[in-house]
Amino acid sequence: MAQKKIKPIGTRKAKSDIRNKIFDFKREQILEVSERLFYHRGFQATTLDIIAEELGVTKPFIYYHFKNKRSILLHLLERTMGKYHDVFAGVDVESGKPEVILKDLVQRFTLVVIETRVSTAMFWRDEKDLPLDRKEKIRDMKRDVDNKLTRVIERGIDDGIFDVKDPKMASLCVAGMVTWTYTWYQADGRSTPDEIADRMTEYVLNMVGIRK
Amino acid sequence: MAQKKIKPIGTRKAKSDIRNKIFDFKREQILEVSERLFYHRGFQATTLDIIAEELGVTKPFIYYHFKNKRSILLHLLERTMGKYHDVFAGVDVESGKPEVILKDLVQRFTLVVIETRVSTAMFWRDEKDLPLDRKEKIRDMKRDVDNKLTRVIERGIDDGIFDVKDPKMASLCVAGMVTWTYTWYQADGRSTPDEIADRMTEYVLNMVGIRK
DNA sequence: ATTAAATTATACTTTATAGTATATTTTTTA
DNA sequence: TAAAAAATATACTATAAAGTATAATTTAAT
Repeated sequence: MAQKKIKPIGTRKAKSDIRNKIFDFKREQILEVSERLFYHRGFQATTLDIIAEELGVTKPFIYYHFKNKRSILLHLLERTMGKYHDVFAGVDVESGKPEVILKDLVQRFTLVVIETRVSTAMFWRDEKDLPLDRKEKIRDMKRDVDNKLTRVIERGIDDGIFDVKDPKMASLCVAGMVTWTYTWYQADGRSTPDEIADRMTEYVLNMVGIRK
Repeated sequence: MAQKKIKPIGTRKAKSDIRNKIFDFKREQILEVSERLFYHRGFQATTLDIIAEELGVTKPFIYYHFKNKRSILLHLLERTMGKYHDVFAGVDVESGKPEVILKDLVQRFTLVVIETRVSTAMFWRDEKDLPLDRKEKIRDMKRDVDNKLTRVIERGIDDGIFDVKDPKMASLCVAGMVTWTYTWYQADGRSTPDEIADRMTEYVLNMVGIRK
């Protein structure tokens, strides 16, 4: 028998609104718990039994909602990728004042790092557990961010507003200091995300030697 | 029988110089191969069979030289910790010109990150696979670096040489941009470690608003 | 050269965990 | 309310990988 049971994973028929909402809610719960556990213990070290126990269900419950362990990670990272994409896609680095664009980029960037700090940490730690094509998508995204930063810094230099050498490396440094936030941000810390983002923009503008 | 066989792991009797050197060399080889594999595949995903195969030996060979898998990771990180320690221990942040000290700190910091980029990556990825006391040692080291940076930035502000808000956060940002180097540095890239370190110090001094 | 010690391999055990076949319960539909 | 479908659990299999008992081999000591 070559036929396999088809599980209602992913897209499902629109039957009853409420039932679909319940289904989605369950998936959501699985994702939330998994994210927390993956973050604290790492992907490999987090067993499905632990996730199940944490949810108060059994393993097949999870397999009913997700194809396998890896697909849970995939969903989490895919979603975070989406947030990064939304944040950066809207910024046009080719027009407008460079100092304004750079400030905007860093501000948005910082806020999304803080918002997604748990899965952002996973980008840098559990990336290797992803299939090749996803790894490449992540790389592309990173490159896109770096390129946008580089471009706007270059424009600022051309306009004589910024004074900094090697815009490419400067971008990597900006990306570094912003991304690094995921390692030290504390929700109960003394600064709010907005305050941090503001400071971050000051530092970056200083760094690129903005003409005051 | 409560007696257990005692394996010659770690410290050994000084019998013959050449033999000890061979022994150390083998441990060294195991560490090198393991480091490369841990880096590329992650600690958990690297099996001892893979390490053994890569070395062209069998598993008991490795167990003869190391207590277990974790102790290999431990040795690698311990050694890297030592390098970080050596680099920072020599710097006195309480005396001398702040701009000189900061420059020196960033320079050393950048070079050691590049030199130890493989195991530095492991600090941030496989830390959770360490026993608690080691994790704490690593945290302490990080804190020490941040504190040194903070202190020197504060001194610079007091002296009216630097102009930057929130020295604590500035330090975290400096640590971030420097550490981040491990993600993008390429041995065959267009810049040498020294060039990168020099650029990095320029960026940092700009960032803290040095009076030129 | 013979014995003892050190080193390495063969072949095994144990354990943990991803994943599944099947039964049971719950919910929906007619 | 009976039948069908969906959702969840019980109890299992398969497998990978850490770690080890023991044998074989190599090296050193007398």
